[in-house]
Amino acid sequence: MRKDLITDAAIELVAELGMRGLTHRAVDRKAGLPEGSTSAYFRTRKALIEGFVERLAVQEQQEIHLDTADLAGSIARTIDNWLVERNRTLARYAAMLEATHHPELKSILVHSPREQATALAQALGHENPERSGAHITAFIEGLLFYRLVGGGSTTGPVPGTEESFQDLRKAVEKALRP
Amino acid sequence: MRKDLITDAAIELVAELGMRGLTHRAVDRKAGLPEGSTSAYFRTRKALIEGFVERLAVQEQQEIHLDTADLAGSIARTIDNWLVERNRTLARYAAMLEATHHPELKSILVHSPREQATALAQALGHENPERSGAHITAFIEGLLFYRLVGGGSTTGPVPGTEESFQDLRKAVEKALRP
DNA sequence: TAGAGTCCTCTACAGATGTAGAGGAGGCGG
DNA sequence: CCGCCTCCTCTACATCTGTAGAGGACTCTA
Repeated sequence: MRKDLITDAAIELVAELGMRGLTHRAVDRKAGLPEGSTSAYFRTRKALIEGFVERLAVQEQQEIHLDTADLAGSIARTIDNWLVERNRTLARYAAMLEATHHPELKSILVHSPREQATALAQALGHENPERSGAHITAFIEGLLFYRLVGGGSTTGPVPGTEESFQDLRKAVEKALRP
Repeated sequence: MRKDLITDAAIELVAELGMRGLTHRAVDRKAGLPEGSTSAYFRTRKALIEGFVERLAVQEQQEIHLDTADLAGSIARTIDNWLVERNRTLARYAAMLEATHHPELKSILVHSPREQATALAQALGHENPERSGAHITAFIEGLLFYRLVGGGSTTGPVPGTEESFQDLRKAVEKALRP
């Protein structure tokens, strides 16, 4: 579908050049479409942003597979996947910052809803499940951010390798401890 | 000094509108200076970005005061301050994303150097200090990010309050556990 | 085969943006 | 007092950007 072609190109662009690189014409070029195509599907820039953010959400949601038998392992696997899908994840961070001045984006972008995190903390035997759920979410998001754009992006293990996975698993285990 | 006036205005702008809002003329307006001023001090946009990022680093570095007698408390206090200084911290995140396609910014932006984190983990009796130091850094950065732009920005306690501080302290204590 | 509707491409245009340089105001050394 | 230098303001211009609409190609229905 032509719309997906466009939103995918938009995601690439945002990852490579930042939000500033997201212009109708740049998307046309990136997608190899004639000039005006993006503008026809998303007349305003705001619409274009919403379009690519929705696409992002769909793509990322599909990649979450939690296994209650090996919770830390499956979370670590998910994080490692997001590190491998570097561009998608970078675009998501750009979108999260954008959501600061564009609140309707927010709802689309949150990975782990609060209730889910609370239930998880409860199942793990945490004292104050609501608060602990938030902390766990923060820790796990932190791992991703640290490895993608923080200090760990230059010094950490290469994403997609066994070493990377094991490192993440250790960290997630710690994050989940009551 | 005129240069600081300009970089401060740039920081505000980036926080409020994102990197896209950072233009020479917009900075002029924000700083209340005549058109062309920003362009005179920072001829290229790249120079302007480097200028405001350097200023950011100076300002933020001054706000870190660690107290070894109450480590978790002093870290929590620092994070809470950064949440209160919302604009500065938002601008820093925008700059970190920018550093992805502009690597010379990276060195200016990292809060806690790796060696420092390793030493900390060692002092706390962690098994693998280098790895644990990285995890601690990631967890703590995660708390900040989560509360500033993640799920915790809407549901968490109000920054600057005692409740916020206590919540962060609890979390930091967990993050520091061996 | 004719007509209607949809999808796509092209062109237009006002305004914003990056960058450059000319020149004035004011201070300072002689 | 004169010339010089620094700091600042203004103007210029090629390019890019957001947004709009005209019209062509293609498809489906009757």
